Amino acid sequence: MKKLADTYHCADCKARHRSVFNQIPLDAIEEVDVGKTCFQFKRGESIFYEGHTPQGVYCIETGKVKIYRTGPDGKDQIVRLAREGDMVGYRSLLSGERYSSTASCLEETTVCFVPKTQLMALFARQSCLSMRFMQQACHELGEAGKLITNLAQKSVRERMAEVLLMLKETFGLTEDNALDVRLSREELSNLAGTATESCIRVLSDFQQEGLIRLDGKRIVLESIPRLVRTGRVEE
Amino acid sequence: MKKLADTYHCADCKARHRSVFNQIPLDAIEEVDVGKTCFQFKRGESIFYEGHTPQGVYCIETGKVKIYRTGPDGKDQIVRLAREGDMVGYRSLLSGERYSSTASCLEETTVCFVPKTQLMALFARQSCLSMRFMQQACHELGEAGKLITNLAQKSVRERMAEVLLMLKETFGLTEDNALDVRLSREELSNLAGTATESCIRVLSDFQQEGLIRLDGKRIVLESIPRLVRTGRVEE
DNA sequence: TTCTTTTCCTGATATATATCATAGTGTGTA
DNA sequence: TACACACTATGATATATATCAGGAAAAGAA
Repeated sequence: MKKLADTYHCADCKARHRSVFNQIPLDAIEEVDVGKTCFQFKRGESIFYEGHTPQGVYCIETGKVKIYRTGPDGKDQIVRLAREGDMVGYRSLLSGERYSSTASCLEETTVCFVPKTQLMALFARQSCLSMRFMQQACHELGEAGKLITNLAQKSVRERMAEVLLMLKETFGLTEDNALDVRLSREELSNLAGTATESCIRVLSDFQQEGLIRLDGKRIVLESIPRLVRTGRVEE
Repeated sequence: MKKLADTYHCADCKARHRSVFNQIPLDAIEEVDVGKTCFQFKRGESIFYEGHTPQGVYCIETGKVKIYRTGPDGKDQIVRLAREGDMVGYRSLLSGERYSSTASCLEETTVCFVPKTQLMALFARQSCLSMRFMQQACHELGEAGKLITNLAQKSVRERMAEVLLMLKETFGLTEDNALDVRLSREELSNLAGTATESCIRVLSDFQQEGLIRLDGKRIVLESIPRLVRTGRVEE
């Protein structure tokens, strides 16, 4: 992790944030002079760790992040993925708890750190901001409920199909329909909640059935409708 | 479901709510004149249904409620339990989505309905209220993450032990250490995410091992420390 | 480059858990 | 009270998935 030079201006970057900040007037942000500390992380480095005490929130400028909990056997469960424009670390900060999860970077990532005090100043100045955070948390809570039901009721095969579609929604596709994110098989299994070997087998099956095409870590989605049917994904 | 007479005064009942309302000044609530509609539900009746559009939030005056999602095979997954003093239905309302889950009463339950318009008026008047809702949602989001990890990584045996301890936390114990809630075996399995038969078998095992004692639907916790160890529950 | 380490893949096997079947038990109701 | 119906329980079986083991491929380091 390295601290970036002053060429980064966070008042600008806030304006680009689709998650929460982008709906409040820019001048309100300028007034409070939101912290100017940006950090750069390499692939594999962590932004924060399970058990530590939150000091602020991180806005992802560029890059991709996984947020995961480590279970009693040391196996990780990814509970959320975040990309450019998302915020991470706000959940624990706002509920007044310690981090219940770790955030690690899937690729080189720059984040902008907003200290707790400044965030609170923003809340005081702009009441609609806490409404936005509330909405965001409520939305994620709904997503969590969906994930809970899927993990409890669906087969590994179905969950893997669902994971692939979720990755498409989160990170999008390249021109040739490949998922625009590089995850190891182990990370994919940590998303679906399966053994790594099971994950690999299901992916091979999917390839043989023509649902996807595998090219190393690249995964090309050949038939999204069939993936939807295979995963019994609603809507 | 029956609408109750005007003998119910919701400004009073709000004051008793431990979840969110209890931290804002009472006169602020009085000013807005929060809706006076209270409803009574019998065991098994539903307060709201998956897919419907939220019109407000419900505060539980007395009683116990389960919030569940119905999966693709028609099997229910309970995502949350609520009791006297809790609010239900706020998640979908505040995220602006339709209900993603159904709320049904585990016993006779009275709720107090606060229409969306009045809740929004309260938000405008008391900015700390949206902060409180935000904190509540963030806290529940943390709980959801824990549940996700447990479902993905723990065995049925461990999950059942965890469920029993969670029920103790949520509803408490009677004088003789029985869980103060009556759930069918099917409902217990819908909490743990297992087949009903598996749930029954694990409960029998627990009884044989002296962890619990079964008496119809009554479940007496004989050894909480051993349940904690069996479920590998942290803290 | 070459070496080392990690990741990926496949097969064989074990095992946890779901499913099916059936009987007993309780519960509400007419 | 008796009847019907849902819930609980237990055994037998099936099956999905994890685990173990070994080798191939890829990625990273020297």
